[in-house]
Amino acid sequence: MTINPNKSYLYEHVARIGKSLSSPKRLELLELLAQGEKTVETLSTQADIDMRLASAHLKALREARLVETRRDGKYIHYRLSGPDVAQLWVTLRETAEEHLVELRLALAQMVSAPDCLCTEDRESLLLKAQQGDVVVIDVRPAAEFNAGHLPFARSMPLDELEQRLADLPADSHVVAYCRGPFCVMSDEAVKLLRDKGFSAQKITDGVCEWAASGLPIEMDNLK
Amino acid sequence: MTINPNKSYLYEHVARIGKSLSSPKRLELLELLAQGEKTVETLSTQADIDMRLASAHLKALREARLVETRRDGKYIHYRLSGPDVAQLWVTLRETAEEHLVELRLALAQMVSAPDCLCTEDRESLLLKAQQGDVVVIDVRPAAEFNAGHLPFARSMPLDELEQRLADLPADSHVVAYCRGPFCVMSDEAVKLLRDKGFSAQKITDGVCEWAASGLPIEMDNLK
DNA sequence: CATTCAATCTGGTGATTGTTAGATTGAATC
DNA sequence: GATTCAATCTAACAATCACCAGATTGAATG
Repeated sequence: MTINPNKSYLYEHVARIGKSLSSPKRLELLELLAQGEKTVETLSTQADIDMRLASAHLKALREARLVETRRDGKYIHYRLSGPDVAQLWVTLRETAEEHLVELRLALAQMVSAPDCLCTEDRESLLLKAQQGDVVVIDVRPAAEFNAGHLPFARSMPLDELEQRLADLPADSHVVAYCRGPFCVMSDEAVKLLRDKGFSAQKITDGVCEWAASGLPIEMDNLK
Repeated sequence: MTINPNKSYLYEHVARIGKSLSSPKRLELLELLAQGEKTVETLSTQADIDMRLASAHLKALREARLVETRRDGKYIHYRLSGPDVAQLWVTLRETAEEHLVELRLALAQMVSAPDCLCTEDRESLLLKAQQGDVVVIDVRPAAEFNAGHLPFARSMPLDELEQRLADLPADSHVVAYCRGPFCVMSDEAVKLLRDKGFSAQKITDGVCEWAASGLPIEMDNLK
C-alpha cells in the first residue's frame, strides 16, 4: 500500500473493505455475525467450513475492521464492529439482487410454494403481531434470538419446533422468519407447520433487513 | 462457480459484486461514473490509467452488472446501471471512513485549512442558496454538471474559474463542491478564490452524497 | 505439570488477479 | 478501399489469494 496521502491511497483503503467482501465464505460469516456475536467454532460449524479456514477468513475481516473480538476463557467471540456493517451487508445483497438476474432466479426457486411467502409489508405485519392477529416466530437458534429479534416475536428454534407445537395456538396464523433471504430455516419451519395442520407463511426478512428499513429490534439483555 | 442452487451459490453471486469493489482503480472509475456517463477514453484520462487497463476494469464492472454501455459512433459510453450503485459506493466509502482510522486521518489532512470546510448541514445550506445568501458553485467539468448537480448550483469548472471570476458577485460568500470527499478540485477552487479576495469555503459532498441523504438533484436535459 | 481443546500460525499448492504490451476489431472519415 | 482511432482481445508475467494440513499458542482443567 502506498504511503503518501495521494489520491489512490484513499481508494486503496476503501478497497480493503471491498476485498473483504469479495469471498462468498466471508460474506456468509458476516451474515452469521449479523445475527449476534459467535465463537470461531460456532461460526465454522454454522458456515460448514474447517475452523482453520474460518479463522483465516475472520482474520481478513478483522484486518478490514469489519469485525472485532473478545476473549472469554478458551473461546474468542467475534462480533460486527458496528451496526453499519450489517447495513453494508444488506445494501450489498440488495444491489446484487437488483442487478444479477441469476441471483433473483435462484432466490425465487428457494421458496417451496408461492403462497408460503407473506406479502404483507413490514409495518402492517408489526401491527398485526401487536394485536395478536398473527404469531410471529423466530426459528433461529435461541442465542441469536436473545441477541436481537423482531418485536412481538417468539423464539421457536427450528430443531425444537416439532416438540413445541403445543405452545402455538392451533387456530392462529403463524409467520416465521430466520436469518434473512438466503436462509432456508423459515422455509423448513413453514413446511413442518403446514404438515401439522397450521396456517403458516414466512417472510424473507431477518433482523438486518428489518433494522435496515428503520424498524426497531428488541433485545434480551440477560447478563 | 457452482451450478446447483445450493446456499453457497447465493453468496457467490453477491461476492461477484464484492470482487468488483475490491480494486482501488475500479472504485475510482465507479466514482467517476457516478458523476455521469463517460467514454473509456475520458475515464482513462480522468483516472490517469492506460486506456487498455481502464477497459479491462470496466469489463469487470460490466460483468458484475454495476455498469452498462451505450455505443455512439466510435465511442462507447459507460454509465452506472442504476442509482443504487452510486448509493452502494457511498455506503462502502462511509463504512470505510467509519472503521479505518488511517483513511479518516488521510482525509483530514486533505483539507488545506480547517476553516475552509463549511460546517453547515445540507438542508440549511440549500435554504441559504435558495435565498441567495451563498453562491454554490460546481467546479467539476461542465459535462458532469449537466448530468446532474446540486439545486441552485452554478457551473464553474475549476480550469475556467480564474477567467470567470467576474461572474461571481464580489461580496458574496462562495461554497464550492466537486465529486465528493476524495476529490481535491473544490479545495483548489477555495484556495484560488481566497487568493483573489473572495470569502470561500467547500463542502465535501458530491452529488452522490447529496442524493444519498435524500435531497434532490437537478438535471439539464439538453438532448 | 500434563492434558485438553479453541484458536492461530506456518508452509505449500493450484487458481485467480492486476498490470503491461502487442495484435485486433469496428465504426467513421478521407 | 485505405486510413484513423476508440475500444477490445490476447498472451504473459509477477503477485496475491483460497484452501488444505501439520505444528504451535494459550487458557482452562485435572
